[in-house]
Amino acid sequence: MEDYGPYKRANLRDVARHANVSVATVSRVLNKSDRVSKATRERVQSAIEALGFVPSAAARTLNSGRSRTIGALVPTLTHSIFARYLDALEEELSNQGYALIVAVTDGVPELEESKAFGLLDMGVEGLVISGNRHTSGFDALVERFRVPVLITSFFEPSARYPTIGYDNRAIAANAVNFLRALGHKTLSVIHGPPDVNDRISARIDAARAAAGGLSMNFLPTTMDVAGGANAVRELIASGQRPSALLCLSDVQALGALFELQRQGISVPDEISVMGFDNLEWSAVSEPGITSIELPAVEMGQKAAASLIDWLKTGQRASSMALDATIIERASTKEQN
Amino acid sequence: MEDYGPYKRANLRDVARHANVSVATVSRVLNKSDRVSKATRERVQSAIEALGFVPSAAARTLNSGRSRTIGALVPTLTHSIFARYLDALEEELSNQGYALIVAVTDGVPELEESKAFGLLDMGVEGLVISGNRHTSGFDALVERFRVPVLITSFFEPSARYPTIGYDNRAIAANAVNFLRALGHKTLSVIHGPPDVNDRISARIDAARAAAGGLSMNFLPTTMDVAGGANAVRELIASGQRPSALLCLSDVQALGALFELQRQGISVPDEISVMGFDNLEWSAVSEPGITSIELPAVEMGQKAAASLIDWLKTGQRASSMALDATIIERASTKEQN
DNA sequence: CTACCAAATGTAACCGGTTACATTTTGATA
DNA sequence: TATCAAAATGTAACCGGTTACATTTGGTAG
Repeated sequence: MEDYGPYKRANLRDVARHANVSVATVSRVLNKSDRVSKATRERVQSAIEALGFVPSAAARTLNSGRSRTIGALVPTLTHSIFARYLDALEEELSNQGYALIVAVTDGVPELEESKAFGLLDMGVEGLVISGNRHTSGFDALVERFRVPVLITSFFEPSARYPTIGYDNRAIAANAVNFLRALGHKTLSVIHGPPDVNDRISARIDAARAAAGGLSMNFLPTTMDVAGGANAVRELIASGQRPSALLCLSDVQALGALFELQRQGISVPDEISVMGFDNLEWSAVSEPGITSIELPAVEMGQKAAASLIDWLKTGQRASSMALDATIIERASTKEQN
Repeated sequence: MEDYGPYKRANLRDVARHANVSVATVSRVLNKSDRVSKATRERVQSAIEALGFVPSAAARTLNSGRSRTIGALVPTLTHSIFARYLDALEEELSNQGYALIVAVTDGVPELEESKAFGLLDMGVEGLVISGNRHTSGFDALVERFRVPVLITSFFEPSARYPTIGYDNRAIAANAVNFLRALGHKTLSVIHGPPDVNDRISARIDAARAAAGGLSMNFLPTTMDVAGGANAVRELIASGQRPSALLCLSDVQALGALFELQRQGISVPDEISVMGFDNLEWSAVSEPGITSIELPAVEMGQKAAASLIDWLKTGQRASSMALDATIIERASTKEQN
């Protein structure tokens, strides 16, 4: 390991020569396929051992035409919802003998296109993408490479590619209805930048559409804990006091909770707070945050399974809707 | 995209035939290297266009011997410290034309070995690994594939492979000394399972070694928000009341903070709380959590740069220590 | 002892690019 | 118009495996 430097890896022909057999025989030993006599097999094995032979992935890929890699494009890794999803995706792919190449797009469609090109150029057999805002160049790329593409994080059967995810619109509407059912009349919605992420904009639109009868206002902010805190600070500073706060992400809900606490406003007595994503701390915070459990792990598994199936059978995968569940905790209460 | 099914991708010879030139000429056009007459170049370009030609990554890799991929092994993706690190690693590698293949080991050395094999077998040119507990099989693997390996997350110049990271021992000692300097005499240390992760065990050992004069006890728990909360619950239930709590991870500090709050114990007036990792919420929580900033992003960048340099020059990378800084916030205060 | 079949092994083409070297074309100069 | 270097293009080997097909070997039945 010290200096692994200039050194020529032994190849199959070297092994063959060393073992006094033909390349075909060595290949057969490697693929434990055909019958090779025990004596020969052992001779080959020891030649492999002696030369430290390691088969070349590229050569194998070249004539099988299969690279056994899948590319994933995600906006970021630092959101635990994506991390959980990727974790599951990787695990399932790995079980099936595929490796996962990850590329981060920062939610920028142009970056997505160029990273997608990089992945395809690298020879991935398929792509899994979070988000649905693509450049036309991206579509052209897919067209050209003729590779299966799966979209995750939202469900939309009419999309250009099969989608596996939850119905962000329905879920956001459910959340609004949940608060309405509790008797809330004035609602502030804290959300991240809608132009970066179509999941976010779907949630916003649906919340707005479900507003019927409620007084609802929207507070755009950044997609992090500090964002939630800032939004609340501005809200309170502006003198408004909604009876409930709907945060379209739990990170923001956490920040909101902290800020309300800092301002001495009691949750849920004075304001109810509801989050989205059911991140791990939401169950443990004081008070626990009512949230919506998104099946990130299931999504990763399903995506992996669908894509591999697509590759195996050549049959386009079909879209799949996953259920989300409202988890009621202490941060919301009835209002009358 | 509908049925991308049975379809033979055009290859370089097809293009050559279609454009009435030789394969060498096509290759030259592709690599924009040598001079090709404008007329010919255009003819080739349009043949490429017409046939939807896409060069094969495998073939290119085969004769260049370079796959342009790097493998990363991490215990998990769901810890934001790893996510930040990977994010940076990916970005830097991508800038240099390398793709990142991620494999998750769950902190299990045997899994690490088998995933490492998978990556090497896939043809990665180098490995970046978080953690330092390897099987001997892993070392043998590296020996055999003769591939550069870099260890991150801790600094240890005498390790078998170059390490890039922070000195967990020194940092933990600093944390203890910081609390001692504030006048704390009784200290409880909340930490994750030491057997899964050598960074954790290094921190524990160093804290213990730095205890001199302090009354210190250790509370093992799980590595998540709930773990911090549970540890505090048990601590308080057992009737102990240290003046300060050192959590060897911010996720645990957050859980501890919530639980203390739930129990009506004021931070920092009754108990000071100190964390580790400076996660994003630590600045925003109420009170803000005193923590230690670990340079995860810098670590990712440095690791990428070192590895690529190693690949380019053939010169083994050297270990590198990164600085960590204590960020003092409202969760700790002087004790007398 | 020969014929014959199965098992074992070998030969060579092929996957799809790159590239050293050979050959042809172009165009400028004498 | 002959000459020659530079530019353009072509030929074929090579990277390291896999595999269809050919050949050799071994054992058994006739």
